[in-house]
Amino acid sequence: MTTGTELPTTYSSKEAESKWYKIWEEGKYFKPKKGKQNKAFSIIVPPPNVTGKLHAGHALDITTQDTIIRFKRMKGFETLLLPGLDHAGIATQSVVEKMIWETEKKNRNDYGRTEFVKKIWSWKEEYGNVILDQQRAMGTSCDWDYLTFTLDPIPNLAVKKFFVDLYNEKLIYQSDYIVNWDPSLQSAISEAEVEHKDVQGAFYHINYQIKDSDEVLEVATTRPETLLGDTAVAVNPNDERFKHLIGKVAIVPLCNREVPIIGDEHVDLEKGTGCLKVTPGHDFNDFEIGKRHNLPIINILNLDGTLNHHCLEWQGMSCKEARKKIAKHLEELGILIDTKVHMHPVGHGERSGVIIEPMISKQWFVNVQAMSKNAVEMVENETTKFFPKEWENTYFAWLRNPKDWCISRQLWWGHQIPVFYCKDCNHQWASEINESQCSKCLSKNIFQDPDVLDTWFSSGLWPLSTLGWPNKEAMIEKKFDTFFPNSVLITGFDIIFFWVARMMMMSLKTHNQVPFEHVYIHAIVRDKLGRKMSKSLGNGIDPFEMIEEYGTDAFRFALASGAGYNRSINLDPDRIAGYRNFINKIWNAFRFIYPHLNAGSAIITDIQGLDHHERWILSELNTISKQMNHSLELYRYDDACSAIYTFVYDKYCSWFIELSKNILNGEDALKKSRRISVLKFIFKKILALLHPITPFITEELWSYLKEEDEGLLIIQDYPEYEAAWDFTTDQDQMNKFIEVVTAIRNLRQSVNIKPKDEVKVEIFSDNHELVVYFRNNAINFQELARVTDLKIGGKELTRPAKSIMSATAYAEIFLPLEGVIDLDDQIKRIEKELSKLVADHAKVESKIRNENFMKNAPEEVRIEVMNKDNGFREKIGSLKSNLVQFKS
RNA sequence: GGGCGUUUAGCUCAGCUGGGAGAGCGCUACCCUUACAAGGUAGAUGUCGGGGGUUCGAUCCCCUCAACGCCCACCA
Repeated sequence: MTTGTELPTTYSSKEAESKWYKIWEEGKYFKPKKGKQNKAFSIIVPPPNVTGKLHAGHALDITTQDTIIRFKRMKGFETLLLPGLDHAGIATQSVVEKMIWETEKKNRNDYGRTEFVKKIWSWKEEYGNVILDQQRAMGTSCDWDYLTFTLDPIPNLAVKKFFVDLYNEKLIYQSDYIVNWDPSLQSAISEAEVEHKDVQGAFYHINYQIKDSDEVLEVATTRPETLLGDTAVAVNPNDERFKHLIGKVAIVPLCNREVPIIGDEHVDLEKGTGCLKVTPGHDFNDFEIGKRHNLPIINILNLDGTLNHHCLEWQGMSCKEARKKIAKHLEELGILIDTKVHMHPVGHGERSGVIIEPMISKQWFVNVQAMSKNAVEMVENETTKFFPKEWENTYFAWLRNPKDWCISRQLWWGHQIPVFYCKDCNHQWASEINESQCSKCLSKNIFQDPDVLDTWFSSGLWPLSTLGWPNKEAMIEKKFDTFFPNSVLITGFDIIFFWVARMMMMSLKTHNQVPFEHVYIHAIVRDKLGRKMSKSLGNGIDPFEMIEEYGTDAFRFALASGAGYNRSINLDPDRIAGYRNFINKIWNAFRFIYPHLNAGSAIITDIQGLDHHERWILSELNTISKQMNHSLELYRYDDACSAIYTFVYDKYCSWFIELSKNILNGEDALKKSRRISVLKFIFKKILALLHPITPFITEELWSYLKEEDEGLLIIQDYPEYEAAWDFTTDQDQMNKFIEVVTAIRNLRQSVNIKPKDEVKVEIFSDNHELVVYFRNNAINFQELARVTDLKIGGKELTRPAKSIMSATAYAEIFLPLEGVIDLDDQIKRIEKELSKLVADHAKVESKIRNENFMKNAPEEVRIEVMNKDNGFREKIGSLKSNLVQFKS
């Protein structure tokens, strides 16, 4: 590499980012390759919706996934990060419907199914890839050849195969059932897609006349309009108040329907009036009661949520409107005897936002009882492990009490249910191929079930279908056996049941294997005030803006530094700016080395020949390598970030670079070239350690530092702990040196000595080794604290008269001053420090005086406390005796 | 109603199996010192939510109270 050009003082991220992504991708660096581990490591990216735009949550997904993948790739695993796209049934269909309505004033029926689905496909081709480019901008090292769309032929085949197999096992069945009906989508939606929100409503107390009697039953309801569908009134069989009425007949107001009064344990004596109107067609509990008592079901709603022909004069009204009018009418009849305001939860469609109507309809269900049991077991026995472990509870909560899964949706965009009906012989069968005749009577007069499957039905098979299942050739081509099960699934806690649980169930069903070994659940990204990011609040952080302003690396580092075992990350752009500064710091550390690029290799040939500081930095590097490895294995990105951050700032830049200046500016060619080697060597290790988190700047700088025969950083070995690089004595001594330098700087500031002014310093210590060590480091005191005249000796020597002083546990530090010293100031400073020390010392002393402590505490703790005690005594002693001198 | 979680410096959060309270940002002072002002050096700030208990010793373990958040269930 040449060193001819000047480098600017700030790093510009943009050019490096587009340059390196292209090089990596075109050089096929993201493709799986066998490494020294001879093991595979795979992650599938949770497929974002085709309608989606990258948001902060995706950015966190990518950062955490790509960091682990890059880490494992460097460690020598055969890595695969597998990208995908989800067709997102409801979301996508709505977007296109809306667009067509806005531009052409047409709805989907104007087009017909085939044409409309074509429309969606072309929309997908045009807009669906935006998010993939955004993922690239984040630096994700996906093998794009694996890109799979949930409606691709193989996932379609997987869906059909799974469906048909379970259909034939009778685990998929069709049933008249009360479902969550979304009137705006005109489709059933699953339990999990319903969001309960508290809504202000009222308890309407209505009198139901009892037939052939003067008695009335006071019923309480929040939905008076549904009385048109009542087919019973229920009381608790143990309720003394109403027991005698069981078996009699009540008359439903308005429609004057005669219905039985039944006894059912479900009725709560305390709630409402203790009398319950039963509407099996429009309430989940009532539906169950109805089954128990064989009640008829009356559906009073149209598919769009308006009241139907059963509803007399209220036919055609919305529920809301009818509720008001019916209440008024009942009031006029004198049988509405009370209305109490009441907050109660009401189900809303997660996507549409409208009130969900429980309604009877024919739907397809999966019986998940056996599958869920299996899925629970595999987490209990830790075949699949959650990080952090607490999320198991959420997973268990769902799977230990599973409800059969409603999988049919009345939409057009999605996998059509592979069930066929014969119009002639009424035969029904499931098939993986597109049938053209009845499998029984051979009639051509057949049709396919018009419904499509829940999106999560195909997502649930994702770990299998993305690797080719069930197509044998595709499975070989995509190396199914190598990459299944996946190593880890990384996602947010909001889809533990939607997705994680379903993948577990489905993979266990088809392969009797878990789909992934680890599940890392990352936090939700919130704004800096801890609020969820939402369109309505307008507080969303747009990853693109962040990348634009601070660079991808800074953004990734900010996300990673917040990702550990926590539940939310409150992302403040100021923090990203802080890490942008960190990135820039690295850039400038490189600028320090830059002029010396040709002056020595980055290879350390002779460890024994290193000097003290070189051994020290190597040892510090070693500590950090160990921490980084450990933290990343456990998905503690936050720990990894703070470890490397501290190392770069506090160790490498503040001390090692500073301590290298005199050598680099000096005359000793041998020392110089060795120091340059070490500077480069450590810097290259820093780049490697950081690469998984901040891939771009590290690859960019690597290109300057790498040897001819070295490849790109993305495929270098990840730094590991090396026993031979541990130099604890050097670390120890260096810490003492840092302590003294800091004390000198502190003294300088206390009397306002300018940074460039030179000073004399005298150090007194009874520790002989330390005296020698400090003597040998005189040049470094000069370099780091501008000490031009350093005297070091034992404590028996007399202290300089006109001076200010400070003390560590091992040494007294004096700064003699020529001019007048403000003694009072110095006395105050020392007294302040002294009082703090005395207070801290008191705590230690009380321990030592405590017999029980000395008796019970483990030896190493006792030794530690004794050492501290000595340290305090020395320091306090030094300060006290000098305070006496100052005062005299 | 059931469950989970949070409460530590002005803000955002670390603190692993109990043994002298930490980081980043912000703040203060002094510095354009030849890698870096997106910087350097030094510094200030905490009854570790309240109360009780276990222990020689509790930010950490147990109990309890309080505030806040999330998830699940529930349209009488």
